[in-house]
Amino acid sequence: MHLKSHNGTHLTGEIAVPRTLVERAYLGLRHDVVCGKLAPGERLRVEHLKDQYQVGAGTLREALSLLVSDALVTAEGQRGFRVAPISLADLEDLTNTRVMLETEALRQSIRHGDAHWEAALVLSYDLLTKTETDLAQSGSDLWERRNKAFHEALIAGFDSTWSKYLLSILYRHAERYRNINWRLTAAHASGRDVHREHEHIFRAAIDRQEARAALALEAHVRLTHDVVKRQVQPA
Amino acid sequence: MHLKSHNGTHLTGEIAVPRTLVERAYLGLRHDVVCGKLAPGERLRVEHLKDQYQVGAGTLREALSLLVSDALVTAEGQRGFRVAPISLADLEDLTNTRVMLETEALRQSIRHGDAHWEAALVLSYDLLTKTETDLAQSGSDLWERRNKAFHEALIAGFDSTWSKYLLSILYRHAERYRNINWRLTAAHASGRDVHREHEHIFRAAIDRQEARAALALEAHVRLTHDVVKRQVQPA
DNA sequence: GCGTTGAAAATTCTCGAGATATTTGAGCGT
DNA sequence: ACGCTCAAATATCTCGAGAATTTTCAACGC
Repeated sequence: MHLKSHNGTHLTGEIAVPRTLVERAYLGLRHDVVCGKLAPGERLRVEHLKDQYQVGAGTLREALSLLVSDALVTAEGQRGFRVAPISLADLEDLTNTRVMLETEALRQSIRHGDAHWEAALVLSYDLLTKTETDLAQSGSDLWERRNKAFHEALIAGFDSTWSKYLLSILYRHAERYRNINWRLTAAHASGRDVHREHEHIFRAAIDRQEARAALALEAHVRLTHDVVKRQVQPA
Repeated sequence: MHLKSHNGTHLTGEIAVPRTLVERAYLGLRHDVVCGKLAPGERLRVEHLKDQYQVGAGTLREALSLLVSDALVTAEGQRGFRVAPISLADLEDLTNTRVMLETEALRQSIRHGDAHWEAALVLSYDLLTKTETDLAQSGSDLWERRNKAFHEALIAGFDSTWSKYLLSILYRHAERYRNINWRLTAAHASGRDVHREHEHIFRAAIDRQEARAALALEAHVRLTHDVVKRQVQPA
């Protein structure tokens, strides 16, 4: 019996370690789209990018195709690929849809989560808290990864592969909106205390208060949209 | 000003008319997976399929990559592509997730739908009804297309591109479960009256009764799962 | 008989070049 | 100055062949 890691990409989209050039290019492109290095609406010329990512044209096209159904890249007929555009309306829609799915997932998770779920949640919360206090290594994307891990740990008690798959897509887009353009003024400059928001969600979840946890999560998710909206359309 | 149709594939996944061989192969493969011609779990050997669909190897790989994020095909490291597996647990999860999203979309649609939405809904309902009575052309997939059109018309009043995009993915999988294997005994052999179910949803929607319409839709969506479950695990 | 080894076969993965389509912009006429 | 035409340039789309990996299976030893 082989003990191979069995990358298991079915309905997760997550690739643990890239085994092919296509996967490496896919991860690289996705990262650059999410972090904003590749700007929304920007054309993705295969002939240019194949040198940047050091792969052949066909390989790069395949990686781009993987990103199309993630809705991070659009493909149009005979006119090549583009980074998916952004808009306030899209962010609003994204936020609403995510709230709908994620709050329900959290309620279910609280209802059915066992001791193991609770322990993992505490762990991910502590790791995130530690990262938030240590502002030293804020340069890396360590906080982003632990924030994602915390959100995943919240709904880990809900046994729904489909919900988690759809949420992983939505979360990635929300991540992109956080990183784009208005990042400078977004987070703490707007008087927002992200850590306190996380703390509220965390406490309510541990206390098994479904409704309160769901409301705290909803407020948390919606705040990103509100901050951006205030940026674009000052009251 | 050009009046080109502008295929607009962003967040819809729908390709009106295939403009490239990749798109044609993608549509062909997707159809064959959904209708069950390509069985769940079956290996998709590029060398074999490129002759079947009359395209080059690279082109076919690209089409398969587009299907991966639709979760209709899985790709594993250095071991090729496979048709996504099926299971009763997956169908149950799929059904629950779809109910959550689609009932909420229907409630919003009823709340905000205007006269144009109502007219389009009536039209799609009449077309579907007509197709259901004319059993002559049941051989084609005309009913499938009109059933899909009816479900889309129901939620067309809800202005959420993301919800519709996610639902289109879920609907396609539900469609596959309907077509696979147990199709012989599924629909009318189980004493199920699909037309009556549609009628209930339709009437409640036109009467603007959100809660009743949502419940009817939930019952409708869940019945496919229940029928299959009874097939697999007879009470 | 059973598990291991190792080479052959099959398949995936990758690349570069040619065919097809779109975009550009210079030239021309009004 | 404006708009149209058309050819050059640019980029996409497609294919077939070669390199790398996995799978198969026959031969061998215990």
